[in-house]
Amino acid sequence: MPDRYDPHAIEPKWRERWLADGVYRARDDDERPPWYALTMFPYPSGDLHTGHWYAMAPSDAAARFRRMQGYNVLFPIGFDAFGLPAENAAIQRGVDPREWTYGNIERMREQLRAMGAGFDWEREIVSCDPEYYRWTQWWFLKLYERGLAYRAGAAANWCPGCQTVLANEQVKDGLCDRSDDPVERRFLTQWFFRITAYAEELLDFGGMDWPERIQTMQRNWIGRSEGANLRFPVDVAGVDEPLSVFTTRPDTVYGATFMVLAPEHELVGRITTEGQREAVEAYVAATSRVTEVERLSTEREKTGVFTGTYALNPFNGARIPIWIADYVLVTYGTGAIMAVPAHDERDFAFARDHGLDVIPVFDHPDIDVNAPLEAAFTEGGAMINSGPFDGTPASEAIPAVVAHAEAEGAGTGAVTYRLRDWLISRQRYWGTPIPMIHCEACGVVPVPEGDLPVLLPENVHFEPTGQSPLTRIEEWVNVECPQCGAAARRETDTLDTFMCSSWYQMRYVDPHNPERPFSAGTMRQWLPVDIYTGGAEHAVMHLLYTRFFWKAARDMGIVEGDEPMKRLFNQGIILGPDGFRMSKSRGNVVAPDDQLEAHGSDAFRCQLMFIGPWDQGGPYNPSGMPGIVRWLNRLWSVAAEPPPAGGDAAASRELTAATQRAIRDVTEDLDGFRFNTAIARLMELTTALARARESGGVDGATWDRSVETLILLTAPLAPHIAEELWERRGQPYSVHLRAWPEFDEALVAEETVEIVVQVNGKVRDRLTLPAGATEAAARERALASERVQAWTEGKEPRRVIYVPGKLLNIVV
RNA sequence: GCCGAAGUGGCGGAAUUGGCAGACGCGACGGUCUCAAACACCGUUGGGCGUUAAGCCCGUGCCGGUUCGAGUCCGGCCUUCGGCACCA
Repeated sequence: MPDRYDPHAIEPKWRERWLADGVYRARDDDERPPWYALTMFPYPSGDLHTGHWYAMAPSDAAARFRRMQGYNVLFPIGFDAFGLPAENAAIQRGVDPREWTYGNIERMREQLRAMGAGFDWEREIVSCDPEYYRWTQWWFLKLYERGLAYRAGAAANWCPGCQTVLANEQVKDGLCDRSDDPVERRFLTQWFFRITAYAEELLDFGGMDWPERIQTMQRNWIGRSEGANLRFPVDVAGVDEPLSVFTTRPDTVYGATFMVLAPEHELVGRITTEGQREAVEAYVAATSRVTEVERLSTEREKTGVFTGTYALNPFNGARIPIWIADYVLVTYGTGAIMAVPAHDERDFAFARDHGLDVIPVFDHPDIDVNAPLEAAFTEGGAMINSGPFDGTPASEAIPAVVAHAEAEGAGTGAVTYRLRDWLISRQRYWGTPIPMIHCEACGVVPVPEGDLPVLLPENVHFEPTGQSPLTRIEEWVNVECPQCGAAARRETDTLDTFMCSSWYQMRYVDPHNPERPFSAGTMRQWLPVDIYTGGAEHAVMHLLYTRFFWKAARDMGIVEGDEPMKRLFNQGIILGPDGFRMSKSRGNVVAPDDQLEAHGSDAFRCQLMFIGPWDQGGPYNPSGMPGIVRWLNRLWSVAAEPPPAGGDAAASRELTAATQRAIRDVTEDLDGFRFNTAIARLMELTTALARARESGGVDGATWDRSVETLILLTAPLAPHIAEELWERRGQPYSVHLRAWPEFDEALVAEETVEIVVQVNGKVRDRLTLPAGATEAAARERALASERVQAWTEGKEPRRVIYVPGKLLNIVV
């Protein structure tokens, strides 16, 4: 059999056979423990790029590893197929989004198969299939029933480029996450999911093995703040309800010298005096023209206008002016603040610019609080200028003031979150239709479950007008009200595509179920996901939404457990050889198809895994490929050639020990997604085998065991060559269904150990001692060493440190 | 500005709890095979000193500290990358 290693001669053959034999089919009726390994399903952009390989090849290796460890592995694949690029292609090139998407899927499916990953293709899902999105609609109805989906008017993020509203999570630095257009604020009536109902629970990552980084990002995004809501009566006729503000520093309430409302605050119109009306209206109008980017800049001067009205401090009755300013955001807290310039940097800047009072209400060891302050300070000693609270130490101040506020009816302790409800309406075509009907008599009426799916109509004009293209399809829009039968109209907005991906992991467990999204039995068997792999860019979008979905589903009794994914691992971002993101315009694109053609799938995936830690990403330089190709060639020749004659017992023991060490290390590395070091260990074992053969051989049984172990350990990483070599050695098909080798500690035990001898911390000699040598024995040998004596110069050791089996340090 | 991660040969990167720095690979150099090239295989490869050799010194971003011993721990800086950023 010693023909040359030729990936093209073996890889397609095995891929076809695996597919035909259903080697990677996950069975519901299997007694082995289940293992659900999930890699984020791709968007069908049209071509599989290196980033896809970088995400999926290691995920595949990890899934194969678990399968060999005896798990019943579910490793599914599908396509996240709704979204703007399809629609943009329709607008720009006149192609049908459906055709564009399905064409891309077909191509990418072929490319994914050519990768040789062990996906269970029988469970493939496509989120734009009516079979799938009818269940997305079903979820919407369930959330609606539960009060978690609602329609409301709000200041929404509007992307002028995409001509649709966006969720807060899809706005980065005031720019649209997709098109980079500056986002505008528009008051619109939209559909929301009440994710804020789960804000507190979403902060808890207990029992989850998720990267610290993602946990921090989600916690920051949710942004929990503890404080109080305080009520300030407004001194103006016709406004009876007090002005409510949220503050994290209720203990500074005596220092409140002015109030600030967001310009969009609903009270603004009602409290503005005639004399100030013109200025206030001009300011409100000006604010609406400022982009979010500008408005959020902390560099910007703090502008604002006095409303002419005063509020009364509920603690001391002080009359304090009410201003409006755009540094206060209508979307956070109550949209209004009490400003305490002495102890808040922003309020201080505003007071300085507009000549407002500054009253310190805490003393400070380094600051003269009787002189005009030069800056706000937040850490104080004890309360001052605060009536009955004077002298209260800072540590007791907040509870004392809150207790008083609650007793007097001036406010209550409160927690506020930065997280906003998830805006899910989109004014675009290529998405899941929202299954709702608007009836003049009955209001908003859900489409009955039996009428799902609400099919997305075909043959539509796509030019974005700021309204969903669906509004123009009269025959689709006009329906009978399911409740009263009167003429009614369908909801024409579509769902945010993040809704498709919020529950797809649940559909994979029962992808063809026509009755329900999945059966309770398959849910219990497979869910939650054991290991989820994918990019970190989804930290506060998909990864937050899917947790919310799961918790809502749990509360509806649909799933069990608190979290959808037990363990999460984020791979890094793969860059071009020049260290920049791969892009056609830069000309630094490494095309997987080219690599595949040049070196085969095994080599390309191993090379991607070998370049460094998986979570680090970094530049991909194909110049390292020869190393992988050489290794695969050496692996081939080691496995292909017959065992050498002869057999030195010591050499056999050594090879066995090397093999066992490889089992131990590769197992640990794969468990921790350290593919780079796993491959290094496999290269070492390959070299050890080649050495053993050259230097006179080992006994046949040892040789065979080592070679076969090497093939088994290689199988998850380079599945094709492993299968080929396995077969050529006459072993039963398939190597991917064999048991993972077990590590046997006893076989690595060495009879002797090498001890490093240091004098004053510097290595001066090495000794070979019997394993388990005592300190006394080691010390005796070390002191007898000429090289050691040369450094101790006859002095008596002051101290000797012995690390058994490793090191002896003599201090003189 | 705040939070987090990282900084190791010419390059990608290794290094349990502090215990032989540079595993594995690329590249480079030398060699085997070959008419030659490709392929393949073998050897050397952190820097400096040492004619050879034995050996010695320096070396993990910078400065200092703890320790018998520091890439690893502590304090203070510098740089890079990621995230957040008027959130009251």
